[in-house]
Amino acid sequence: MPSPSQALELENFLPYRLSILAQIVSESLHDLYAGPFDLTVTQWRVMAALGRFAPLTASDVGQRIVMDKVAVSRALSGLTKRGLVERATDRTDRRRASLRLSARGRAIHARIVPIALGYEERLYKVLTAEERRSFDELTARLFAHAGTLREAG
Amino acid sequence: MPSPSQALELENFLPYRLSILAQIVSESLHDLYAGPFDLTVTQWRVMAALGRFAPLTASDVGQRIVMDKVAVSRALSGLTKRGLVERATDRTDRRRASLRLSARGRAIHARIVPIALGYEERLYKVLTAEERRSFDELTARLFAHAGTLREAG
DNA sequence: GCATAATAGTTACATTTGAAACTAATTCAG
DNA sequence: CTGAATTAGTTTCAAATGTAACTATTATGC
Repeated sequence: MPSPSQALELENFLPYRLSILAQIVSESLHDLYAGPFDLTVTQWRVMAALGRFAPLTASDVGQRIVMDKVAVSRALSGLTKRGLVERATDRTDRRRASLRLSARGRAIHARIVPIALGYEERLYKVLTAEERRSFDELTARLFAHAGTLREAG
Repeated sequence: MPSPSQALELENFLPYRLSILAQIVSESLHDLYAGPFDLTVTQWRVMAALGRFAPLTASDVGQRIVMDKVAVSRALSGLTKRGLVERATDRTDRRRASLRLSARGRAIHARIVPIALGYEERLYKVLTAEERRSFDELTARLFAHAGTLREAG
């Protein structure tokens, strides 16, 4: 006889749980910096990438934060208008622009970093150090594997 | 002396990693059922909730899949137009409507469930059974804790 | 060199999404 | 009862997002 079709328990289904968890975490963090600094999630990620790896081109930023070039362009437009990011056209290839945080951008970045790390720390408090290491490693493997599955089709 | 401000390593920052992982997993799964069945992620989640717990009201669905009532209303509008969901107004409270999958809705649901479970299974292949249990438990705890932090403000 | 293709980034348009206002029905306070 | 408040769900309007087309510049094939 045919095997009974297994039930889909949405509440225990990995893609669903990951999605909900990521959403609540991302929104909680956004609540902490949106009020004082008026940044979108994308804008903050661009700043975080520049804060860590500048100078970068817009394409570099997109690769770092896994975001398409239109979204990056729009985030940068807002950030440069506010004077948080400086752009300098590359002399040898005038299509490219080299991006970095301005002094004001660095100041805001420096104030958000401890807020972000503090939130992460509070979140992680529910795990032991051992569990935390384990969770980090498992998410890294799932991430790499999900990418592989995707490429394979 | 003041403690040196710690660097934010975006690539190891939990909220960021969760967000990217959830996104790639959700999109990969959507790729599998969007082509054959032309459903949005929200529509599929509504169907999954009804497939498992019907009959439900629209509010019930929203609570189950953690989605606001406007999004649920729009997803249901599409699903009822396509005849995948049936709605029956509650006799004792005519504001409410009792929702369930139609025969066609159940047929599609029955075809997507194994696809979804199969994807989850392939994804989980990169973890041992032990690691998988561990990951499930850690995400459950993080989820509960993130909710608590959020309420606390 | 010159035409063609490719790349960096922006703009335009159409679709999706979210917040707030709205309709309809029910509950509650007095 | 009657009017105010609450609840279920939809509609409306503005903002965010994605896709495709576009500009400007550089690389490539012949």
